[in-house]
Amino acid sequence: VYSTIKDVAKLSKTSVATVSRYLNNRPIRLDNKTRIEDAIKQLDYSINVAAQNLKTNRTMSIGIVIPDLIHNFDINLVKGIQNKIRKSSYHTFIMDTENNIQFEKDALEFLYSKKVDGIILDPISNNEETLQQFVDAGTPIVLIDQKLNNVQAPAVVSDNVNAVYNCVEHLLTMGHKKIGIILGPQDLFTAEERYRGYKRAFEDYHIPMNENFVKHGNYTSEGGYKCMLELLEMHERPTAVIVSNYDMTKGALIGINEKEVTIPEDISFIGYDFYDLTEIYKPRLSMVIQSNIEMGELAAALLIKLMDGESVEHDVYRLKTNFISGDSIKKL
Amino acid sequence: VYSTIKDVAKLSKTSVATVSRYLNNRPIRLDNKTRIEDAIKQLDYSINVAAQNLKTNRTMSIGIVIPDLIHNFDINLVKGIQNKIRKSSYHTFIMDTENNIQFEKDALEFLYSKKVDGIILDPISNNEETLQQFVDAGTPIVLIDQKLNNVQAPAVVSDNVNAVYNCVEHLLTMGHKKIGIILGPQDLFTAEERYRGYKRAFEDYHIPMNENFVKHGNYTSEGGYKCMLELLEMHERPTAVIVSNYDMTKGALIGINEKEVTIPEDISFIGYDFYDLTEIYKPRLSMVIQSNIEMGELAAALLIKLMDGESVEHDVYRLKTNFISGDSIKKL
DNA sequence: TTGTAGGCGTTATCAA
DNA sequence: TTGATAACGCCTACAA
Repeated sequence: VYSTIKDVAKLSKTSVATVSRYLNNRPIRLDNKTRIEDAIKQLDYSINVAAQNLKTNRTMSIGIVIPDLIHNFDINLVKGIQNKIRKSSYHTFIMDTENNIQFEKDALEFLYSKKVDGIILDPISNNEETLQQFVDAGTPIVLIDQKLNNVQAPAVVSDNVNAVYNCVEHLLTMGHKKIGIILGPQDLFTAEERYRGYKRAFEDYHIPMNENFVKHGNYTSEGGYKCMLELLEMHERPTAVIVSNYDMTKGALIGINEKEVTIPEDISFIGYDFYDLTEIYKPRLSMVIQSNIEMGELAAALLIKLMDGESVEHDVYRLKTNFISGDSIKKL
Repeated sequence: VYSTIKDVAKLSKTSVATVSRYLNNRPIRLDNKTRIEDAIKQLDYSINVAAQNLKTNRTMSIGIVIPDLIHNFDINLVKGIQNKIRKSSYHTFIMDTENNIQFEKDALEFLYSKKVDGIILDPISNNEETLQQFVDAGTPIVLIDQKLNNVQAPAVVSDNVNAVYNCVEHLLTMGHKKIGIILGPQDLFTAEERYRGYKRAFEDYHIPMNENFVKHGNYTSEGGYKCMLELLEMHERPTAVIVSNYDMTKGALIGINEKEVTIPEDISFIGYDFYDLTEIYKPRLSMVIQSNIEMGELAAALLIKLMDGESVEHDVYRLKTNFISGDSIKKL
């Protein structure tokens, strides 16, 4: 049902080699070119990608491995990547691991079996052995959002440290001293960095920091809810709270509503990544918005460079976050 | 760098045919089998998919074409599809068209060039000619969310009519008679169906319906905002409003907040698809939640059937929606 | 049940 | 610049 180069060659009275050359934009005599173009149109010819892949041993594909597409953050990473990839001749396999470590492993194995030309990975676990396969095969990897120490790959991350530093600084200048923070799992790169920013701000302002105000959720709504309740039930509760991802922002708000605490009268609030709430929540919430689209675009650009055999300048790229100022912070 | 069937055959002292048979789960003598398995492990062999595709003329892939992954609705369709596909031997190409008609066309052309074995499509426009290519090539298509009249493909849709019917019915029994509704573009399948449900409820209850309360947005936040303002600025404004998708729900709320109208005192509110707001908004919003994961699962199941050469029973499958009851409806 | 051999559609080499 | 031809790795008659 499909026509082949051979058919085109026959109809255009040239050879397969010439047609192939035409298809790959190599010089061709003009009269051949026009006849080939006619033949292609007439036969509705399109290249057989499988045969091409087989021959060239390139699939012109990259794998994107992402924790959970339900999050705006993750989707925007993907959108950023697509923005760049769309203009290239690569295409993508989007693998949603649903925060499941086994699915992540499966996804990487799948991509390996597909012989993708490159990988962009937002890891939830440490698939050292699996990733090593790619390294061995010369398939470049770019990490995004999280860093992994034991794999040789550049990383594109948020400037987590300064994002939180700026939040704390802002709250301090608004008169807050008792500032709660709900972080991700203790051993996670992003959570560690955000904690560093938190701590550093207190140090720089010579204000004592209270470790009891630092909570570690697991980046889920339930985690945010639980941590928020813990903070609210403290004998001396914080006057402000920073919540460090989308789901926990949601969970924290559920907790706040349940306890009938009001923002910002009873507690000042800074969320993360939940853009819609800066527009529709009452009061409009202050929010850290990560530059996730730009992160995706950069990661894709780096990967393309690597796949083209070039090298990249840095080991880690940090992108600034945006702070959307709402009405959720009270001046003390 | 990669090893081939030939290598495995050599090492296991069998033949390529036997190894191939083993790989495709056909009967093999036990001692051969174990030696082959050893060899595969030792050589870290994995099949070359390109060669397989070339030979079998099947790619074992399906294309998913979706308007905008930023929407929970769309992502959940994809997740539903993936749930089913993960258990099959197919894999997916996820194409986010970003509500761009040209991107949709590009996506379909891309999938055609990839020779996918099937398509699941949530169309934003009518690519009759492009879709006909798939039909001609014998590639099955399943439509999701929207129906297209001129293409021969089963569709999995929401029970839009009864979803809105039930909303109106609920509002009527709560004493509302002046019920506004913000629908999608007039010519869109979902909008038409929802309008039918709206109208039918008034008819069944013998209550006069006011066409002026029916607004058509374009399924964007701005559209919802604009329509909401129009309703609020009417001389005799509705006492309740139904907003019929995620983005317009968001836009409508922005309008409501801007006009300093309160829910439900000044206006009762039913949204669509924005699940989070049933948990964190004050007051908790009543919301229609479409069974999008199930829709995805069903669409994938149907497509697999079609790809296996079987036929499906119906032309259109309607899935029930869920109604989450919040505190946003006032009893009159 | 096994092995040999031909061919899928493309690219790349080489001689013309 | 062109055309003939040999791979690429897999599958599948066919013969054994």
